[in-house]
Amino acid sequence: MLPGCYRMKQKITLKKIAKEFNVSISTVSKALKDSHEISVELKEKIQAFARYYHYKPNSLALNLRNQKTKTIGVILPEIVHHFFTKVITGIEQLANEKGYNVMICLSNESYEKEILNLEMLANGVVDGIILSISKETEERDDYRHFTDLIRNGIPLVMFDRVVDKIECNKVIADDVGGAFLATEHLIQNGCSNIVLITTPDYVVVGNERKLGYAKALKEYKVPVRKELVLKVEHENEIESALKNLILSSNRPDGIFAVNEVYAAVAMRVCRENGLVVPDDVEVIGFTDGVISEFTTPSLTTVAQHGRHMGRKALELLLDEIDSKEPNYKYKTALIQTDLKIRNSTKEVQMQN
Amino acid sequence: MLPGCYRMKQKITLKKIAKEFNVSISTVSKALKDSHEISVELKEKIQAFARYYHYKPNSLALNLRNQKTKTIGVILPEIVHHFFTKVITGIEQLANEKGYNVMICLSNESYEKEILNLEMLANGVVDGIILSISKETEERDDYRHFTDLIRNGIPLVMFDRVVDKIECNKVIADDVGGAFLATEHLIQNGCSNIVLITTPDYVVVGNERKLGYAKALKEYKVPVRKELVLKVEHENEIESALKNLILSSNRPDGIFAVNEVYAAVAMRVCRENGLVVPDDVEVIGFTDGVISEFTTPSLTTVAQHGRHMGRKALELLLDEIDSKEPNYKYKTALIQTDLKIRNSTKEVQMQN
DNA sequence: CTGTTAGCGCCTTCAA
DNA sequence: TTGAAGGCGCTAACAG
Repeated sequence: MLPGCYRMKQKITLKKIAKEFNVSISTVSKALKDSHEISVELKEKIQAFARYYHYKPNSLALNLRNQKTKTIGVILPEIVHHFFTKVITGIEQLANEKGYNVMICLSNESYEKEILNLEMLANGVVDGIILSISKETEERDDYRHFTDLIRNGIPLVMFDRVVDKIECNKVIADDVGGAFLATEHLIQNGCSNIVLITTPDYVVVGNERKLGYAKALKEYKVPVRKELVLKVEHENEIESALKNLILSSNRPDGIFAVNEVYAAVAMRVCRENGLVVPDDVEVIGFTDGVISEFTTPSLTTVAQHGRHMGRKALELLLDEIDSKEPNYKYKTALIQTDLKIRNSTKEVQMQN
Repeated sequence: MLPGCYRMKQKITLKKIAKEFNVSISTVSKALKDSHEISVELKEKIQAFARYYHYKPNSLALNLRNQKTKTIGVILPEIVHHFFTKVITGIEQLANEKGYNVMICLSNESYEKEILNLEMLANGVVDGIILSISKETEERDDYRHFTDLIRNGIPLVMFDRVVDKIECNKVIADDVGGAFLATEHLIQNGCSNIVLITTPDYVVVGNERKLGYAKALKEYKVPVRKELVLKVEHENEIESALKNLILSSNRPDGIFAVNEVYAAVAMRVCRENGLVVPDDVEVIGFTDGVISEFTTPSLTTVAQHGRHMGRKALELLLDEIDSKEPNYKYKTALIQTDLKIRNSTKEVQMQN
């Protein structure tokens, strides 16, 4: 036998089966597909043999022949992030139901790496791509790699962080609506000095959430105070900024943060400065995260439904892949957000 | 031109280039590899042309020809878990440096799905596999799918949750050592009634951590009290069990939990029953998670260094893939764990 | 009913 | 210096 045979079972191919039965390769191929062109007798023998040796068509050969891989690529800015893992879970779930594999790449928020990932995947490796753009790309505002991809005929779905000017399927959370809900809740609980802790301007989702905040203030005729809007790049900038506000004459009685960590840090800063949450100041975060449940008090948040977003993204992608339409119409799915009330706001509805 | 051309750029192949220059495909192939067999003149023309049209060899064809894909598969029990995302980050990082792609599959802790994933990946899709086995597989204690895989010559590296009897490369955290450190720390801080909150027996890492706990007690001659060992399947079982202990005559003054959530819940239960952490009772968790930083007080934990584990796992895998050795020797890498002291234990060394 | 041929895209002898 | 042939594994159209 072949060398190394005791260490490794050779994979069985059509060719080998053909040799075994002294028939042609195509006969075997047909037999295994239970073609009516082949005699029942021969089919049964071949099928039994194949089953016995666990014959499986070689994926690589099929990929080449069919020019598709039944694999979809997912490019994420990072993965150590509860929201993204939820999205992946959603994608994976549906992919599984549909017989697709999932290939995950991380851009690490880098423009360069995003391009590299894209090029790698575009080279026949996947049938379509789902992605959330990196911060650096948002900042550079340069999206040629996406238009190139689309021009090459590779289906692309953007989620969460999307680009308006790119024409493709999109899935976004209702950021404006969620932020509105949160701010509204604070207002209805009696807050009138509501701090917004958000990201720098180039981060689109941060801006959307700011819009919702502003909309709620306006709708409820709460005076807008510019100094209450804190734009921070990193959570360690929150402490000093927030402390100033707390020590000011007109101290905040509500805080809405555009993500979970900002909110958790804000709560800590409040506590360290003698404020009790939610009695003196109420706090709401925006997230799909896990921290919120374990802070003290547990944090009221706007839930994003990441898993749902993932499923929807893949649904749109498969829709496009399967579509033979000459002029396919792109869609943008808006995923509802809603308030998950915990103990950092006064209207306590659940214990823990 | 071809139909649909304005919608999609045709991909350029060796064949097309060959036609363009009226030479053979193999000439083009060689020219692009800068072979000395081809005239400088022709090479330059072909190379310029290829560059202009962004020629990239088709991955699918290369995969088939080389019988390898430069892709490695990762099978995880779940992904909504900080530790696993850290591991992925580590794998992805090194993969990137080495020019490999990463394909991620989730077993969702299911034996069946683990097998499905394995079969899918084994079919030529990846050059090797990194995996952490599902709980269900641990429970069933059935590992034939792994031995089959190995017999088929597909390199496999197990990490974190590994199986002793399977011969392959492994990466494990020093669970015993970490648990020892944690327990030792509690003892040195003066605790003598130390609760262990752990998982059911079939979970290997839980057992390992229990071993470390027992070892520390023994070494420091702290009397072992069986009733202090709480085995829970789910965190919601912690409340009643722990409450009983707290209300008993000999109440706990230390808690070591084998994961982050158990520890966070334990702290909450303590607080709700009038105990102050760390004054009345000190708590340590085991994890690589993110919750610990945001609990009140922040949680002292045993850090697992997931990213390091991921890197190491891939390192071993590539080592095996590249190895031509007739009798390759499997290794087991032990990744150090260490104590990250926060505020749930008395010996406060950092603020926050 | 079975086999031959061609092709997916690339690479690697070997021959001219 | 160039090209032809064969093969990776599979499928499908077309012959016999």
